[in-house]
Amino acid sequence: MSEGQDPSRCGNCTECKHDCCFKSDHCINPHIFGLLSPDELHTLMDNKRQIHFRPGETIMKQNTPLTHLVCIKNGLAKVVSEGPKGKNLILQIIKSNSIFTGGGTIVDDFRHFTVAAVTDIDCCFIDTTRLYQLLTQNSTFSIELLKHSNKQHLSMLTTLINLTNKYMPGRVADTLLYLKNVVFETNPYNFLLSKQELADMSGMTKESFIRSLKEFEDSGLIRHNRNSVEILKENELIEISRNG
Amino acid sequence: MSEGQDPSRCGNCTECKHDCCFKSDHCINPHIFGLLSPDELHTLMDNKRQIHFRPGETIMKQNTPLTHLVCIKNGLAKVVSEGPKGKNLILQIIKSNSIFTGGGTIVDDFRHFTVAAVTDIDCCFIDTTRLYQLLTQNSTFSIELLKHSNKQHLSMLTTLINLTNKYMPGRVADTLLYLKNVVFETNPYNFLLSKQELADMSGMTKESFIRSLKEFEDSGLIRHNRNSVEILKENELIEISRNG
DNA sequence: CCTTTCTGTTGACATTTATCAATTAGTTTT
DNA sequence: AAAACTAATTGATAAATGTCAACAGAAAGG
Repeated sequence: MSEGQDPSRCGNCTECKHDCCFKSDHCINPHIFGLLSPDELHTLMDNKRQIHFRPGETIMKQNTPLTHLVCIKNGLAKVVSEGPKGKNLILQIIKSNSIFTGGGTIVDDFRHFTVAAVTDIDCCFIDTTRLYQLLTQNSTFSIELLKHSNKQHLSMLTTLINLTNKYMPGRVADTLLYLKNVVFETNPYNFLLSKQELADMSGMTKESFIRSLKEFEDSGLIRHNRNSVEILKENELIEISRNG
Repeated sequence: MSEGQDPSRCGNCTECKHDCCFKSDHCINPHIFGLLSPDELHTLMDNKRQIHFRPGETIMKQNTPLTHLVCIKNGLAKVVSEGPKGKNLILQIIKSNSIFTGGGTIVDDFRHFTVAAVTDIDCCFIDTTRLYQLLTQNSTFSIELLKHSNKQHLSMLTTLINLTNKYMPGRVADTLLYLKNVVFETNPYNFLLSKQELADMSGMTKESFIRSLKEFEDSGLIRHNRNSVEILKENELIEISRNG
């Protein structure tokens, strides 16, 4: 560690390099990177930069070469599949301490998704060639990355399968429950997302999303205003989600 | 190798055990399992059984515990996501020499998909606890499995994204092109699948699929009868797929 | 060879969802 | 505070897709 540096100010990884990565406010996921030896971690984090993004900014762009993967230190980001004619699908919201690879890690080295900041966000970029090198050295680490990768893919697959199988009310219910239980974990919650983004999470137009939301409100299942939702009857929402 | 055994008859893995797995007609994928040492391969294949399935039979069932993964020696299988009310989605057709894990490998040890035989098929089942053990020993092997797993997931994600983004004609075009270029690799091809299954690949009802197919025929893009399709104007089909 | 059964096909119709246009409400700028 | 923008909402309508019912044709079994 740099001489005499105050650990509590250890926010900027470009200054304190790998040492900071064991601190409690580090930008990396301890489940995965904690498996590396200090030397290995050094290799990976040596030239890492911490970068700040403002809401809406693109962190990684679909169809560009995958040279780095991104670790989210704090804040929320959305994983988007950009379709033709602005038809976007939001597949996942990722939170602090997540890693995201953009899809094609070790497969074709292209990013299959766009990641964009939802809130203010700090992330670090990690060089994939250094990562690949470590994968060959440390099998526990590569198993953990396999696990993480599978988990993330399965979550996106589940989302998409629900979008394909269900009618609008079921999809809106899924989105509302996902935001409450997975993303924000409080009940009246501020969805920091626009109605367009909520619609993109639900695979429909914003007009349709708004209409569905209104019906839920009229039936007393939820209460909402411009930027927050309260789920009043979760069980009934779950039922709607089930029925598709 | 067992003494003096004729390698050309080496079809049944329960007899010749791991030795057969390097032969040309083995049931495993050489890209992945070729990375194992003979000893490691022995560990994995020691108690492996080769099992025959008839068309339509379920090879692994969604929501059951994932104790084994399956290797397909020859024949075709379909990967199905079973939804409520018989709303099934076929996410992928898998061919000879493929491995399929059922989705949850190393994540939650449950199968997230059903795999069923399309043709007569021979497969081997490999114990996952033995696999996990090898993953910790051989990092080249685990990287290759990570790659395979990512590739398979990406392929299914792409399928689902297309189903969500496109209208029926685009989805039918995708299915027809997928069968020609990826699965059968010939031009007039026998789709061994029922119209219901083709519809399940395209995320629609069989009636809608048939209507779409008929329109393509009327426009001269394809020719088809009860059990085969010939693609006449591939470029126009690609165009339809692009336009969604 | 006839019956039965399953798959494929067609048509009429209902439902779901998108599109477009108009309006309102909020936010930012000046 | 007014103007100018952006996001949210509403309504009318059209397009896409599913549902249901009827029927045809092939395959399977007696």
